[in-house]
Amino acid sequence: MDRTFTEHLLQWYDANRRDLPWRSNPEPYGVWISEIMAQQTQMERVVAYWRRWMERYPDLGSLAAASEEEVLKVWEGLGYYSRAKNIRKAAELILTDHAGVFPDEIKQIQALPGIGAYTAGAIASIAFNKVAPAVDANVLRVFARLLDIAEPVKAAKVKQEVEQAVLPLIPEKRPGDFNQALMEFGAMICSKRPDCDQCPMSQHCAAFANGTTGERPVLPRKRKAIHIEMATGVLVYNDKVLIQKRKPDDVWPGLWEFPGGCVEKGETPREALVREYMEEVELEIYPAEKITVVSYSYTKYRVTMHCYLCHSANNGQLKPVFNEAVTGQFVSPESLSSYAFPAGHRRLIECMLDEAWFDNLK
DNA sequence: AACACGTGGAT
DNA sequence: TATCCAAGTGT
Repeated sequence: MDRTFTEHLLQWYDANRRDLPWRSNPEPYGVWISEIMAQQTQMERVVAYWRRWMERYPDLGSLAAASEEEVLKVWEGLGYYSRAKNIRKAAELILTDHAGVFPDEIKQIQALPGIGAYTAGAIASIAFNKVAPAVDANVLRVFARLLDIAEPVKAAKVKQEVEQAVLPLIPEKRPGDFNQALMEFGAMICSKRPDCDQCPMSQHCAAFANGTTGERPVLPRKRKAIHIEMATGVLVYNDKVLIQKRKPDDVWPGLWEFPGGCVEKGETPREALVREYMEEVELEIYPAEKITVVSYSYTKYRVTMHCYLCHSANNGQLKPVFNEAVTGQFVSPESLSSYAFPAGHRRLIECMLDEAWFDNLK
């Protein structure tokens, strides 16, 4: 590998780069937001969220002034919600510790919450023109082929090796473009199924020369998915529905949901729901009609969620006690759109919007 | 080092 | 349909 590699790659990039909105003006705040959103997320999905975010929070000040509740709502649907919380925390830290100016030293950048080695290198190179590697999964895959690396690419040792290989290739004039070129090349040409016929870099590629392209990168073996059945209930009372806010240090911390839980062995979903309502909110309910079944997945779980319209078994005032949530409340159907829900519950809400009984609530 | 953390697109 | 996995970080 030598400097001709850099030239070839930048030539390819200049001719093929995607038109991403933050690229027209790579200032630190916008680049930072784009990089956090892009973590474990396909770039095409990021664009709409980024535009909405920048409209809502055009600068650090407006972001630091926002509540966590509000930020989670803007993030709703992107997943990995700690990213949104860390962005807000980091904004506060930049205001207090850096006089409101985004730090340009890589160590200071990486010290901010939610920013690791990759993101720090990406921001430093793209927004501040610093020569710093930004090794993401694309770059690891590309170099596993370029160097024909036979060890698992996720090993810390391989990542260091790749960082060392990348560093001398980064051009002083265009470090940010080079890092983005490497990632974009990995995403578009040197992807999971590489397009070696069209590859402008094959002359530099050891795996191509050795005929091992299909065996690189070496990946860890997969964990198997766990299937679970869940029951969820929409309790209607005085034309309002009960929602609760999930606890921190659990999945979906800070997001809202309808009460419910796992269907245990030997239980029907309806039985599980009655039990869960008693355990979670100390209310005696009965499930009426089945609204829908939502299938979704998160991390290693594949969930089948049975959803019921529920009523109270008692007359008179309902006083839920929130044993498994930070808080909760009865809210009007139309106000559901202002709370952040996990994707599965959001799909349940979408489904209810088509139902007459839901429409008839005041 | 290994696992948790979300979601939806691709195959 | 099932599985992979995408501009990773924190613990």
